Amino acid sequence: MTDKDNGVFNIFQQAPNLRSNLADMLTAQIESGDLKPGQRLPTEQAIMTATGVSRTIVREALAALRAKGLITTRQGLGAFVSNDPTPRSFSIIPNDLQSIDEVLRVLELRMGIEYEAAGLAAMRRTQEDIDRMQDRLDELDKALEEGGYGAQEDYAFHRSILVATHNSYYGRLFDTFGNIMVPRQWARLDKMTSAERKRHAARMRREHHAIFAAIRDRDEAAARRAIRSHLSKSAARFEELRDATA
Amino acid sequence: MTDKDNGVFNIFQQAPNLRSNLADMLTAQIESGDLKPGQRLPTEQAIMTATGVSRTIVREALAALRAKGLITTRQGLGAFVSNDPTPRSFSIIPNDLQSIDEVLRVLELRMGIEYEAAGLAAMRRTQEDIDRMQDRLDELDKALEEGGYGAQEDYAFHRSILVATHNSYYGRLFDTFGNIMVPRQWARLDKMTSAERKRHAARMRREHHAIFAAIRDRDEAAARRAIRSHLSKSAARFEELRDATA
DNA sequence: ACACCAAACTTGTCGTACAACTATGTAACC
DNA sequence: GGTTACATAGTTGTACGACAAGTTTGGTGT
Repeated sequence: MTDKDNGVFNIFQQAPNLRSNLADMLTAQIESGDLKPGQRLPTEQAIMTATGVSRTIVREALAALRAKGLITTRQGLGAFVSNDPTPRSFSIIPNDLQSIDEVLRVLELRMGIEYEAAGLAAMRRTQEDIDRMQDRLDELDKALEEGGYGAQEDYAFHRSILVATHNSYYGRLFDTFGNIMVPRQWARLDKMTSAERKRHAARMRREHHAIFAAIRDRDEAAARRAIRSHLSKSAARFEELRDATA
Repeated sequence: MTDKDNGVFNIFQQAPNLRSNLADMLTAQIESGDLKPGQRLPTEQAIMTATGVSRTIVREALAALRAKGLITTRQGLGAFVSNDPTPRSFSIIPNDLQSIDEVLRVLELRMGIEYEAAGLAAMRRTQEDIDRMQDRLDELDKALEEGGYGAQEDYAFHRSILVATHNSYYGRLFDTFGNIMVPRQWARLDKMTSAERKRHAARMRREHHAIFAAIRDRDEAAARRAIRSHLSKSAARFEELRDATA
């Protein structure tokens, strides 16, 4: 009973079922231009009789299209093909981050996002948000105490700030940085002495706790100051690293 | 009798329905890390009793998450959080923007990005950047003078600020807002009197010029202040619009 | 001609029932 | 004892019927 290796079999595609088939069919009709933007889709009843499936299936298929932004529905009116079915997307290509200069540019972007997010979080945080941030902070402290890099934990803590804005766009955007932004080079712990490590851990702890405390105390200005200070110092440490290796 | 039964054809608002609420709730739980990758979600029955909605709603909400790739479901087994629930790309689904509240959330995101970008632009702008911004500003003024919305020109001016940061991530991110953020609802010019239009145009002109002047003069703090003021006022105008139609 | 309202139609939500699939425990078998 | 086969409970997939809520249309009365 020690196995439980779930998590790897996720490669399997969704088993073919009626809902997926219908959703794919409608998607194809929209993308092929058969159903034009703004045009109204057949009613659920019409789709039922045309395809022979139940209304449950039709509604779940429409829910899928709606989630993908292909259609919009209005009660009493019907379903309509969205006007702009292909929005532009933003992503960070991992290869771009090979150079330290590129990482610094992403840090600049993070500064803009997290600075505002910290302010919003300070205003809107709930007790749940605080609890979550506290948990992440504890995990980060623990990782640092055990001599680890704490990269993953650092990312999780920062993300908990974005969640506390209660504006999902912040979280979604932050995810594009994702695991790319937490490589092992963040700090050359392996090159540090034990004393240096300790100082580094204490510094990180202090900076993170300042952010946490400001948001907890609903101090918007302090939260902004704290996150700006933290990210500025992170960037400065990174520049040192670049200059040292050059 | 209940309220709001006047025959006002509200532009298009996605009436908050049970399905969207539940889907947002589950999405938040996944994105916040409360439900970890590979972890199994509560059963549909459990969600039903926990939230008090019918299984139809639960299933449609799950269908939405599945369409977004956040979960996978297997008959007889359950629903599981996808291994990589963090999408590598960020995009704004037009469907989300049908409610004015959603537009305000995107404005909040823009605030974070443009606030920082204005500061960077003030520090780094070249003469070319200034010339380009001046051109865009002239085009915007001209469009407003002619009584147009100036939506495209407004977008182009803001984008020229992002370009002046000399950090391509800012421009690339801003492009995701693209045509979605400049719909016809930005201001109901058609409902304005001639005098109101003129005041509106003058106000826009003043706010934009303050941003431009600060960046031109390399005044970082002023640039930040100006863009924050401008976007705050835009949001306020939007909220007025929302409250007026309610 | 106008305001008002009833009816038809559409999506939103609810409830029940059964089918298909999976894991687990149990009993029979070697 | 160890293995196989099966019964069973739990979960998702699908179907059907019913009513609520929003929208349009057309008629009805004034």
